Amino acid sequence: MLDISEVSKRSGQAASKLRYYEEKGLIQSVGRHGLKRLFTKDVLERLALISLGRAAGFSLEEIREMFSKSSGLEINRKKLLQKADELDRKIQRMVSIRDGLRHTANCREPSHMDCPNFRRVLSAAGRGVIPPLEGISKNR
Amino acid sequence: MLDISEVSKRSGQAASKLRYYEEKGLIQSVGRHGLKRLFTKDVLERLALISLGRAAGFSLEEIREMFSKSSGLEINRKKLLQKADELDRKIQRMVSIRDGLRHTANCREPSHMDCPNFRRVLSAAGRGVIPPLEGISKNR
DNA sequence: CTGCCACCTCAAGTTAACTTTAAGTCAATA
DNA sequence: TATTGACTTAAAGTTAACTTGAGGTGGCAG
Repeated sequence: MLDISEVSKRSGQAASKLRYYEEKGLIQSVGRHGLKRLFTKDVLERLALISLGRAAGFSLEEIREMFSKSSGLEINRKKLLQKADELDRKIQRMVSIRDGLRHTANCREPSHMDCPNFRRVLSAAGRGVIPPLEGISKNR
Repeated sequence: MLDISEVSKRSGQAASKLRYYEEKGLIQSVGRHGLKRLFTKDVLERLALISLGRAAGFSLEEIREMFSKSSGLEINRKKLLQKADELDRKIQRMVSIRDGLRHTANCREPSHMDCPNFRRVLSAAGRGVIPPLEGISKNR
C-alpha cells in the first residue's frame, strides 16, 4: 500500500493531480488510513498509461474510455487499438505538416498559395485549413 | 481589399477569431472603411499557415515567432525549419506511443510495468511518463 | 434624412486540466 | 495528553484560445 506522497514520488505526478484524476475516475484509491488515501502499486502502471495517452494528445476523457468498466487493471484492448489507429492518422497529418513547413521555408514562389505543392500540403493537414481557391465556402 | 466577413468566408475562420488573431498580432488589417477592418488577400496565406501550425500542435505564441518582425509577408524561414525539426521529434514520440498502445493491447504480461518492451516505450514517450523502477525520484 | 445592419469594442463567459488556498482532521510522536 | 504535520475537502484561481453578449457606430439603400 502506498500513500499519496509515495505515489506522487514514484509516478512523478503532483499529489493534486492524483486527487484530480481520482475525482475524474481515471484512477482509484483502495481505502483510507484515517483520512489518507491508500493506493496499491498497480496505480503506477495506470498512471504511466495515462501519461502515455496525454503525451499522445488524448484528452482525459478519451483516456478514461481506454480503460474498461474494468475488472481492476484490465484495459480495454479494443479501444486501445482504436486509439493507436487514430494516432496513426494524427502522425500522417503531422508528417504532411512537417513537410509543409519545410517546403514553405524553402519555396520561393511569390505567394505560397499559388504553389501546388503548398496547397497539397494544406489539404493534407486537415479540416478548415484549406481556404478555397476562390469563393463559396462553409462558414460557421 | 477584403472586409472581415469576406476573409472569414474564404478562410473558413470565424470573424471573432480573426479579430482575436489581430489583437494577438498574428495577422494585420491594412486599414478601415469607417469602423470596418480591411484586409489584403495575403492575409489568407497567413491564416493558412497559422492553421497549419495549430494543426501541428503549436501555440499561437509559437506561431507568432515563426513570422519575422516581418517586412510584410516574409516568413522567418529559420524558425520555420526549427519548428519542422521540433515537429519531427514530436512525430518520433508519437510513433513510440502508438507502438506502446499496440503493445499494451496485445501483451499478456501480468503487469505491463514488468515488460521491458513496455518500459522502453514509456521512456521514448518522454518526460514524466516513466516511473522509476523503485524509489528515489525527482518530485516537484 | 432616416433607419438598417454589418461591423465595431470591451467585458465577461467557456472548457480542459490542473494548481492554489483556506480551513479542517487525525495518526503518530514527544 | 498535547502538538505536529502530512494529509483531507471544497472552492476559487489559472492559462490558452476562443466565443458570446451588450451596447455603440456609421456607410448606404430607400
